[in-house]
Amino acid sequence: MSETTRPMRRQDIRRENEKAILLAAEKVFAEAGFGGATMQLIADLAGLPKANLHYYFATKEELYRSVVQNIFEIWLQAANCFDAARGPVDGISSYIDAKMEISRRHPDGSKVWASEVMHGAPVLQDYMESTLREWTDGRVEIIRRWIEEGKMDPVDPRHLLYMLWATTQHYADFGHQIETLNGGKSLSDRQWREAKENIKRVILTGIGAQPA
Amino acid sequence: MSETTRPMRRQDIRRENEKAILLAAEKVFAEAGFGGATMQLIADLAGLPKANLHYYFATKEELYRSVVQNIFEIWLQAANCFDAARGPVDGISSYIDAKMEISRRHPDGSKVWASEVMHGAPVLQDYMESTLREWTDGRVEIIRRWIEEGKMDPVDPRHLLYMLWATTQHYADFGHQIETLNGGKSLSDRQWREAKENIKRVILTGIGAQPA
DNA sequence: TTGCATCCTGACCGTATGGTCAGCTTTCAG
DNA sequence: CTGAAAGCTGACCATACGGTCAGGATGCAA
Repeated sequence: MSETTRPMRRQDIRRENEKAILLAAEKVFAEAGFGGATMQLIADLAGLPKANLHYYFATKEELYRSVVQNIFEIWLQAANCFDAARGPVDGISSYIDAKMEISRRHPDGSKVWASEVMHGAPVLQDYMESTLREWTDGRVEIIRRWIEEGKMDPVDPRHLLYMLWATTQHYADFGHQIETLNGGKSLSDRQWREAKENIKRVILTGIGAQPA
Repeated sequence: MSETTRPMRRQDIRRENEKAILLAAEKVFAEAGFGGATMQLIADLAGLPKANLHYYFATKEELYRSVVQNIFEIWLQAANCFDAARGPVDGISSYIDAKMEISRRHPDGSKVWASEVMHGAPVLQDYMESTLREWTDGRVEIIRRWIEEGKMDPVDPRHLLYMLWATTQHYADFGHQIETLNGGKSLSDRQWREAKENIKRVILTGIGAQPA
């Protein structure tokens, strides 16, 4: 009848179903937490029978793990902005932009990540002790060098990083609160831009790294 | 046999049991989320039989509601620092101190609060639309006045508030991450002090409100 | 066309959980 | 001292959930 809807090669089927499941799972885990999420809800949202979920992901834990690892990948990618930069203004500006973009485009993933960490990182502990720690140590070293070169004030690099994570992540994790205080409406393009500009201005000024 | 352990008036019993249950519940809700928490776990931690929990709190939802309202009270109290202040240096400094103290002393409560907001504030929506909104509007007005009086740079008051909430709350909600990056050890007194000082310095400098 | 691997799913199962209740013990006002 | 109210709890129940499985449908290589 139609090639437009039904060609579906094996590979495509698998890829598309996994994608649909992961997307639905991300949303449900974000909204209900791991304990509150049910395979049935995820299945319904993905438009598949529950048993089909277990065909692709053996257990709820495995599905959850996949979701968490996905967002962790995205999170780490944003980190690269830091390396290319010549100084704190470049580096921190682009990092804030990248993290704010994540908060805006992947609020559910951000919430799952936050939830995972809040509950003691049962799944990601290994990553935190290896990948995340290495990444952090590297960035601390970069910031330290910027300070030595007089490109910014002597601020504790770790607390500065926490501040960057906190402020940017906040717009995803506490998005509901922000929306409520915004009259029940989600932030407009303009408001997102203002948010980014404000954060950048306060932090860059705060560490004495204003553009020359 | 002993008066030392058994006088226990009715009133005392009720007060102490409710307190023990609320404390246990706060911890379990923080660690497992609402969905992952079980009445049995809370009962065990409180050292009471499960049925006794239902004597004091009819349902899991009711118990959860009490926990959330408790932390919301504490949260609002910290807000008063703002009013007494004569300028941004005073006001924001003491607010950061107060919120950091909450993050340190009530990390479980902070996590429950964060979780509640992340999941769309099913319990606290009303409070957020009334109490929280009024409080926020009031503080926005104060900040605006400070700007008019030239006591700080013209920063968007709302985004400044979000920044304060985010940075301070982060030390509770993401405490596990911070500990992991701190070599698996919780922050020392000195490190907490440094955290506070860093946040204050960066933000106050960032908004152009350094002490004269 | 055939055979096989992949994909799919309704029906089912064991368990854990929130909640109930009948009946016990303890406190305390009168 | 007494009776009633408050406090307590082991045993129980209905439900919902994660997970299983036998067997059917579908794509595809040969």
